[in-house]
Amino acid sequence: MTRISPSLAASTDRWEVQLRKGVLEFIILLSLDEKEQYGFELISGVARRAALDVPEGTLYPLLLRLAKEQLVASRPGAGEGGAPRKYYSLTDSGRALLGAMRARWTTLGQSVEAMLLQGDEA
Amino acid sequence: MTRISPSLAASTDRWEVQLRKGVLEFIILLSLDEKEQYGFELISGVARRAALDVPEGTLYPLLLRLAKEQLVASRPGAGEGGAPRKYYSLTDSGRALLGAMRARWTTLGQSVEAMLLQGDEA
DNA sequence: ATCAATCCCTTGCATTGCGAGGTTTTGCGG
DNA sequence: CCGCAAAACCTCGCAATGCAAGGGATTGAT
Repeated sequence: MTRISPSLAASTDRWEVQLRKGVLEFIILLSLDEKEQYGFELISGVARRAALDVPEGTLYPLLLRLAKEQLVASRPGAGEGGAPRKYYSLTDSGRALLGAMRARWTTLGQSVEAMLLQGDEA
Repeated sequence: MTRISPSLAASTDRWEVQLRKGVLEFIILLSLDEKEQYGFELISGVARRAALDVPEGTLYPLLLRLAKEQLVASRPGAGEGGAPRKYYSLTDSGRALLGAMRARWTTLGQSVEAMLLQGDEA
């Protein structure tokens, strides 16, 4: 294992936090586009599929904001031995926004990819 | 042209701002990895290659922060009819961080890609 | 002398992730 | 009955960062 300096690790962590700010909302909407889900389910699903650890303190405020903007809608459901669940699903606006995000993500991804390849040639 | 609602456009804009927060630092470091550059040069280069409009009020504070963290170093140079330029280049720490970012970006990109494909099947 | 262009910097605001903590409900063991 | 853990949701406050707006210095042209 290459041991990296502590300050470098801190820089990487800080960057990851910032990277999430943009990607998280996208990933949550993508998840909900596949199927209706409740909070805990989203957290475990994203952790498994995107290797992204989303704390509750991040997810719930995000869901509330998305609901306020009417990008997602929630309906109550029964919990399995615990508090009642809230199932979230995309609204039409949410799907429209997701479409715009997909397009933007793709073009940005291609640009970054091009720069990554450029660097490799050096 | 499909006319999209103003609020949807606002949501998209807000999201792009957040997405930049994570990607910008990465893109700037990638640019500097290719060659030493000064501020205006970075702005025009990123606009051309990544279709990303980076305002000066964003770039200069970012460069100063990167310099403070010793991820980049600057040397003065003559300007073409204007204030003297400051050429920025990557330090060893900067290159190390960039390596870590590349790895993280790649895995995250693959996860998102997988989710994008999943959604398309529906 | 005025103007535009080049180039760099600073201030203040808004947004957002997250750690820490709290709440409600159900069920289990003592 | 009581306490406790687990499920599930939420809130508060801090820190990080993009950006619009504005400023300032230098050069050359009108």
